[in-house]
Amino acid sequence: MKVDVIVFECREGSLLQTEAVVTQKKQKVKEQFHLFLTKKRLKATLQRNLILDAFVDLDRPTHMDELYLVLRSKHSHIGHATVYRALRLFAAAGIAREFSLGDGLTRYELAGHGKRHDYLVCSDCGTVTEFDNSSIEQRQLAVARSMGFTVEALKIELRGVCSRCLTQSG
Amino acid sequence: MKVDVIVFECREGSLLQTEAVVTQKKQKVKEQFHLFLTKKRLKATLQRNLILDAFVDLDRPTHMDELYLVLRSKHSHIGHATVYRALRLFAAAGIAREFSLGDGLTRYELAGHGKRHDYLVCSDCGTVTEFDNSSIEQRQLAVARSMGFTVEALKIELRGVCSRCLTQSG
DNA sequence: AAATACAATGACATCCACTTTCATCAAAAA
DNA sequence: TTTTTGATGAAAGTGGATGTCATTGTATTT
Ligand SMILES: [Mn+2]
Ligand SMILES: [Mn+2]
Ligand SMILES: [Zn+2]
Ligand SMILES: [Zn+2]
Repeated sequence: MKVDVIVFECREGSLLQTEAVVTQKKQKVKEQFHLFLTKKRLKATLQRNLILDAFVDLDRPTHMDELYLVLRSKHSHIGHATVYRALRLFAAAGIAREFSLGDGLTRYELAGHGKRHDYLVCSDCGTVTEFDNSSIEQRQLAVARSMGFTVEALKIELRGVCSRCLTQSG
Repeated sequence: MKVDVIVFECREGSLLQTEAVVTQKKQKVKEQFHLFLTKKRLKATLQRNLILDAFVDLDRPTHMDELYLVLRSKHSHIGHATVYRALRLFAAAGIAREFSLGDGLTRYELAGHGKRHDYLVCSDCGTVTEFDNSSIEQRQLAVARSMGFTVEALKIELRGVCSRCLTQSG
């Protein structure tokens, strides 16, 4: 059987992004957040700005503890409850998306790339990388439809060893 | 671009299984478990047998609390710690596979169907249905390879509304 | 600028799924 | 049957996440 397929559309995150693009994206996200704060009569605090900076600067899926460590190392006294609350707030503001992998941690990533979320999770170093391949989605939807299932969100989670860990151990 | 693909291979779990097949599978699993117990010098207790029966009878991905409720309604007097321990033991014995969906619960399913695990999760009733489509795997592996990632396990998680919930609400 | 209103912070307590502890029980061995 | 040793279950503990509340900080009003 032969069918039309779309050539893989992979993106490798920050590797393909220029300094200028990153700075611009960061500025846009911060504007969106402050617009949200104003609209909801919430307050722009030092902590929220620091946490948002750390989150956007990292530029990959992360979780509370990772941000907490970054923040404590560079700046000073931020409570962990504040980081938890800030991340939930980012999700409420629509600038972050909350998701989960098998471990007990609640993860967040910058939002705004649709209902399809495809992750490569390194079982060695734990790093989460996103990829994007729209041709797989068609198959997923077809299978679901054949079972009478109406799909709202699609997630792929591939576990293995990332290129960095492969070269280090081999 | 044209490529070879394999026609969808969907299975709908127990719907396609006869009474005899189910009974035979159950017997095989119980034998495998008792072989494991003997080999490891562990003990075959009433509780472990009851929990294994409930697990195999249910014949779909489940978690501790669901089994606990079934067991308490029919037999009573089983501790929840015992159910947790039994499920971990089933996984150690190779008759169950432990996995996780976004909620905080640790889930288990009968093992022995490879490293690819594809789930339909109903956001309405919470029911988890498995499907199996090998053609998607090729794409996943190709994407991973293009990013220098060595895949060990593949998981697809589609959230939406199952056919039962669709007909009930529509 | 100062006062006022009220959201945010952070130390601490609580929640929840899950695990561990330990006195007691029971399955397998002797 | 007696002994050995793993299993059970009630209760305590664990860890990530959230709630509480006195205090602090932000933004608005005067
Ligand atoms: Mn995503
Ligand atoms: Mn599976
Ligand atoms: Zn790695
Ligand atoms: Zn449903």
